[in-house]
Amino acid sequence: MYALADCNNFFVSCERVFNPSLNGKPVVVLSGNDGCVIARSNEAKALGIPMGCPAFQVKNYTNPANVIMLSGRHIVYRDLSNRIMRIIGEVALNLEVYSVDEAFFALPFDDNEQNHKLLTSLVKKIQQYVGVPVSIGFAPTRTLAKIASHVAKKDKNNVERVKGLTDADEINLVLNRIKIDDVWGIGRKLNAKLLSCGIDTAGKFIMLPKSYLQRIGNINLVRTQQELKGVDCISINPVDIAHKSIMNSRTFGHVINKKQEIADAIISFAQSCAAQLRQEGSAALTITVYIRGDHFRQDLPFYSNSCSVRMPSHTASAMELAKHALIALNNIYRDNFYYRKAGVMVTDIISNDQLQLDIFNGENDVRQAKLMSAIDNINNRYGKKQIVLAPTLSRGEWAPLQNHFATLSKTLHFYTGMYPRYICDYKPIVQRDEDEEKKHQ
DNA sequence: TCTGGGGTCCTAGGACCC
DNA sequence: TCTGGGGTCCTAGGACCC
Repeated sequence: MYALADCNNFFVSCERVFNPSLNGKPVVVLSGNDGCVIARSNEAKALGIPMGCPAFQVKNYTNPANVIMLSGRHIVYRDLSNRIMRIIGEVALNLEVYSVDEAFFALPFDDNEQNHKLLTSLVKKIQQYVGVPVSIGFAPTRTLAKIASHVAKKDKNNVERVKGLTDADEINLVLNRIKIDDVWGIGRKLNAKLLSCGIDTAGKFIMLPKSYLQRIGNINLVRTQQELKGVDCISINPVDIAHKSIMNSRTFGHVINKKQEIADAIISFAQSCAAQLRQEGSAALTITVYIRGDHFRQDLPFYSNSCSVRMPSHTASAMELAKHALIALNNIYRDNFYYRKAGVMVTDIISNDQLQLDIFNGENDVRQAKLMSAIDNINNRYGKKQIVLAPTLSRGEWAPLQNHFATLSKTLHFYTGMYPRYICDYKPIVQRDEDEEKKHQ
């Protein structure tokens, strides 16, 4: 039996932990650059504001003063997520953290009533200790557990926010009510294909012959159907498995046509990729840089390109990555265009214990590694970004807009104080504290 | 005026091998 | 008129997820 715990309106719920006055109000959290809506409170959903709605269109749904828009603070959300996952981990047999706000796990009892009881207390505990509402579904497969949690979340009469789908008749009943695009694994394109054939519910979908599924989709679609029929065949990679690619990219606050500005952004992205590689104890061989114009600006010529560079050896050095990123940028940068977004991706990643020194360049690799390790030590001890590559020293022209930060540092004390001691050995929440920042400067 | 960021997996087709 | 058979590896693009 699999369970899926899913946080309700996660980013908004996190903001409410720090600011209870947001409760009961329509609240949305915005993407980077304050671009579009990536989380909505129930009140915001009720206004009809869709997921992904551009921030400037929110006013089309209501009087703008009625909706509270917040810039996302993902470090804070990640910290709350860690606390929640840890609480789940106390009862879960095999915790699979699937995303920042979701986790699958196996249940300990053969008896479903016992499992139901356990999950009900888990929901309460997370609410009490972290303050984020969670819904939990459980069923024989992960795909069905997803549906069960969906049902738990939508059913306003279900105050426990736990739903088990364990009985075959009930599963069929529910599948006939579930819209096909609410099924995990059915996205926009497959939804359109299925709808055009009159397949609008999960119940109709499970009747389709395998040959048809293989024609319109791939093996994953066949697996999704199997899972809905109760056959367990989709697995999740453990979170601690090494990344195959690491990406860092941003939409700029405005269009940019100076090469140096773009280069500064690229160096910053490469530096972040390098830091993440080192944190994971790995190194990359290939670096890809992409730049693109603003596809919403009809008045400007559009240009978009990318370039991959294979480096002489695997590296996690910020300087090496930045150097090769700039080579890639030089290959694709064109004058007379305006750019709105850029990014750096590293691939061909291996862990340090598989690392082989480049036979021609080994000495340099060793020196780079030592230097980076020293920088990491200093930054860990004295605070992030104490030592950075010079071009990233100041906030670049390219930096995204973030005009909707909540200023809530005063609530921090209250927040940490409400934890039982055993949760409190977490590092303190990272908060934007403007007074502190000024002191630092 | 204003439209995000970060991942994974699968498949088809081309290049290349014998 | 007619032009083998079988394999691997790589890459780009497309689908999906949050």
